[in-house]
Amino acid sequence: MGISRKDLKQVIVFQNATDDDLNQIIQNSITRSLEEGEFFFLQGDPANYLYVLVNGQVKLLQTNPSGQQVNLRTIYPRQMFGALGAVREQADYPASAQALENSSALAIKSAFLHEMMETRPYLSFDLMKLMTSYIQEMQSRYRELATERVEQRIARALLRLTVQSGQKVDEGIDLAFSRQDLAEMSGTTLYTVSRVLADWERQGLIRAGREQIHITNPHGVVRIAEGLEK
Amino acid sequence: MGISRKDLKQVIVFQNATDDDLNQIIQNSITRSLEEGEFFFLQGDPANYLYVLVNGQVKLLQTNPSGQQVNLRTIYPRQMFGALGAVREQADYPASAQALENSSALAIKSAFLHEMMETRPYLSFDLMKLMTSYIQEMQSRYRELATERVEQRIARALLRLTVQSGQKVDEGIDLAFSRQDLAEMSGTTLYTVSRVLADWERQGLIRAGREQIHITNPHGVVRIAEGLEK
DNA sequence: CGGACGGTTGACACTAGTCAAATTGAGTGG
DNA sequence: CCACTCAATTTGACTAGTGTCAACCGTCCG
Repeated sequence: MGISRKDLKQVIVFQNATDDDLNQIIQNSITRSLEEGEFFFLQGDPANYLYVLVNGQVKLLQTNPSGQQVNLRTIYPRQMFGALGAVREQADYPASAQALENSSALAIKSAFLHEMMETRPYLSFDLMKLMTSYIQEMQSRYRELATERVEQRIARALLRLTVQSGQKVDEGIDLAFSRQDLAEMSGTTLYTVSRVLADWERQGLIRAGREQIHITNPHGVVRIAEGLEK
Repeated sequence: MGISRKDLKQVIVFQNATDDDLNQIIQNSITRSLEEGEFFFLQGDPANYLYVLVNGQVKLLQTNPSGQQVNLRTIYPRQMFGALGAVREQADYPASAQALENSSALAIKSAFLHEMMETRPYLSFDLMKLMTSYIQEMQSRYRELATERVEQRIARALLRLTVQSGQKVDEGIDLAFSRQDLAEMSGTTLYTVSRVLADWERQGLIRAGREQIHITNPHGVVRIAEGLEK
């Protein structure tokens, strides 16, 4: 049930931590287990904890005033989320974190990690490395959203999911996401996603089912993502 | 011409640096002065330096394979840019930095700052704070781009520029940006920006000129940015 | 067996992009 | 100081690409 030192060491940000550090972190944490659909935190909540996902799957999303959602990122086990609050004191979460399936995560007190970072350069440095990769990803996605067509962006979303799911690209990839999920990830509507997928299915690139997408021709999807098609 | 310790201390990331640190930084830096239109670095170049703008104005932009540009951020004096490369060794700049006017910047060796950070927690911590604010801004802009209409996004771009330029919102604001700039900042085309501005001018919200926008009714622009209009 | 939920599809509206052509304005050299 | 040049901007015409809405279908699950 609980998380061990060994598990924690697999987390990128903690890879350079000493055993003693890890023990302290564990002592200042609690484990939270949520059912599918529940939220670890909501956009605007005070960011008192940062989380390390132990198992399950979590999506980070932003909601605009009129309720439309945008999917920022999907979190997989051993990844950290809610970390932005650990940096500034008294910050609020800039996004919400919802469990996509039954999930449990280690909740570390932000204030505690904050304190630790003051004396352990490796910690803020590694966390910063993580942040820079986020920035780069967000910048790229921003550019894509600003300059690319929907079809291309959906293809990119699928490929990103493929990479994150860690499956081999060789022969067929299975992904479990709804049209709505895809739409939120690529900044479009579920209707358009549905039409695009139907089209790809006709071309033999994928086989689509209920909350299920099987990519039969990854190379073809890559070509669309790169904008070589059309 | 050169930059003093006192100047450098105004830079957010160096606010907690000791005088000795600042001296070392200056010793490991050179000053680069560019004419309007020239580039401090191009997307894809090896990120050997990070910069602190001394004077002038610089825009960070990303270009997609087909040459379309997206404006990520405008840099003002005492702000840092090109810092993503300082974190990972042997990284490439993920964006280009172009001088919007004659500008000079302090170029600090990435490897040197990298080394410094290993022993000075405050440095990576403060840099991380900066990164988190970038992430939040990019996330918000991403959501806006995904969910809001062009008019709204242009209004937001104007307001962001207003805040960054540090002018009072009270009675009229002057901004010096072309339609093309605005378009790149809000993810649209210069034609659409031109039409929208013409419309706003008819409504008496702004007065527009060549590379010049005067906001006469800031409150009205805010209403549009918030989506209250229409 | 009956919902409920996810998905599909058609009809239609409409935003915003594209392209071409005209216009304006600022700066420059004579 | 004026004509000239070139970039910035405007505007119209046209339309591709997507969003919107509604109706309908299929299937999973209690």
